[in-house]
Amino acid sequence: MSTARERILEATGELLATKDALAISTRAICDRAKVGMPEIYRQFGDKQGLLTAAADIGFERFLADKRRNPLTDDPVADLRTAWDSHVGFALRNPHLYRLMFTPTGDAKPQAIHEARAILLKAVERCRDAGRLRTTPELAGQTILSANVGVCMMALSFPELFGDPAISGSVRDAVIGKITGDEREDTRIGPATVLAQALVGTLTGSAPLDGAALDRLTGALRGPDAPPSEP
Amino acid sequence: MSTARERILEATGELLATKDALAISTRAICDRAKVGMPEIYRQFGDKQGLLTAAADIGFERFLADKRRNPLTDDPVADLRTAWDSHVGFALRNPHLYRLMFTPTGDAKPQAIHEARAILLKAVERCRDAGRLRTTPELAGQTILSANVGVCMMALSFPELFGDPAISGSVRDAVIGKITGDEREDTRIGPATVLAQALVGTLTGSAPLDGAALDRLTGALRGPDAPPSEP
DNA sequence: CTCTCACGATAACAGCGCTAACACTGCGGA
DNA sequence: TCCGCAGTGTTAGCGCTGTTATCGTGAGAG
Repeated sequence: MSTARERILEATGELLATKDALAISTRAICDRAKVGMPEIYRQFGDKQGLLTAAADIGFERFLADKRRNPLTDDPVADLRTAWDSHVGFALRNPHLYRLMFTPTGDAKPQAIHEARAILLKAVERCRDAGRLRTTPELAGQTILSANVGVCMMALSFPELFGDPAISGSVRDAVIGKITGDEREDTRIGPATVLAQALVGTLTGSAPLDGAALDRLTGALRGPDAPPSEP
Repeated sequence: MSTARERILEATGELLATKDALAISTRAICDRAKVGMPEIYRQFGDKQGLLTAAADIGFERFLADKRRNPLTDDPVADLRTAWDSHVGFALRNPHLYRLMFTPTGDAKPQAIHEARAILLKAVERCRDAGRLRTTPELAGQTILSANVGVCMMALSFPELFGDPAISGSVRDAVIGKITGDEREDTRIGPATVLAQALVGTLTGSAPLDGAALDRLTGALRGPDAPPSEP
């Protein structure tokens, strides 16, 4: 038989799968956990404390999800899959996610520091690969803020903001800007690639090469310039 | 003497300035509004209904704030000032903002459609100026999602995410990506401007001009290439 | 005048978070 | 063996909450 604390947390997690945190009564938790009412307060002091503890083990699952993603040799691509895994977790556990990232009152889950640290490590891998344009701290905060925003809007207004394309759009904008790694954009196509190469040359990440420049101007003067938009 | 409904909404707004929506009791509202308890239910049916109505008049103030910003001849710059005004409102009215953008239950404020419409108009001005790289709908959803994310993180974790630089970082990333209008980046400087001009030419928003191309290549071959980063 | 209807006051209900008081268990030390 | 003790279950209760029923008022419409 498991301990009382574990049963309470388990019951809370199960109820969070279907109901909002505030719609869960302590009595319902105790019924499901086969525990007397005072047990909650002996273990967690407070309903708030119980919810914070539940948010913390939610973070653990969240980070376990992220750790399952194998690291490739492209740290920027890893950043993008981490983003998608974040969104997936939020959509799979809406109430738990809200509890984790929009806590009520002043008791914040402790584990967000750990989440921030993991994201920081992923960003530092980009920096070590020479693919970061700001400080890792600012990059991590930027990515996480935008990521949470996409999830919260998708959860709060699914009919208006549930479109997965929004996530991709914000993701590529933020990660692209921070790493300087613009994604292929079908509306612009080869032009973006050329511009990227140009920027790379100018910033010194690639040496200024006269032959390359000739090829560039040749391509510019060449055919099939995309038509202007109406 | 004002009507009962107005007094209730006013009292709710005043209490929202200091306390969270869930920490406000109907009795406290009625006391402050000099109204009997049943009046709330006669007017709004529910506490949820009252909060939704309060969120709606919050949206009205929010949009009035935005309308105060005069339109310049640079629609992209207008987009950025709208972003900053959004963040300012959130920081000035934290509890009201949470009520507006993370509603509990399934009663969503109606006025978010209006907010979306206004943002859509601002984005369409960019499109009409030839400065939009996606559909206005996706652009608006992208900007609003990221904007809300920055605010929610700043409100929920001020010590970790309260830095105003985060807002600027996300803002420039998202708006820059969507409008193709990269901001001056001190790490890259003139190179970005040149690359922008190049992209503009290629996408047809500016005619392909041989003389301009010559000037470009001249500038590229010219002096003061920024040093490579360590 | 009477009828109606919006508003005010009072009291009650069930449910909530939370606490006090007490009984029971198992376990190590004297 | 007995004791103390820490962890756990049981019951009852407090004050507060959202919500509703009931009744009374007073002003305007017919």
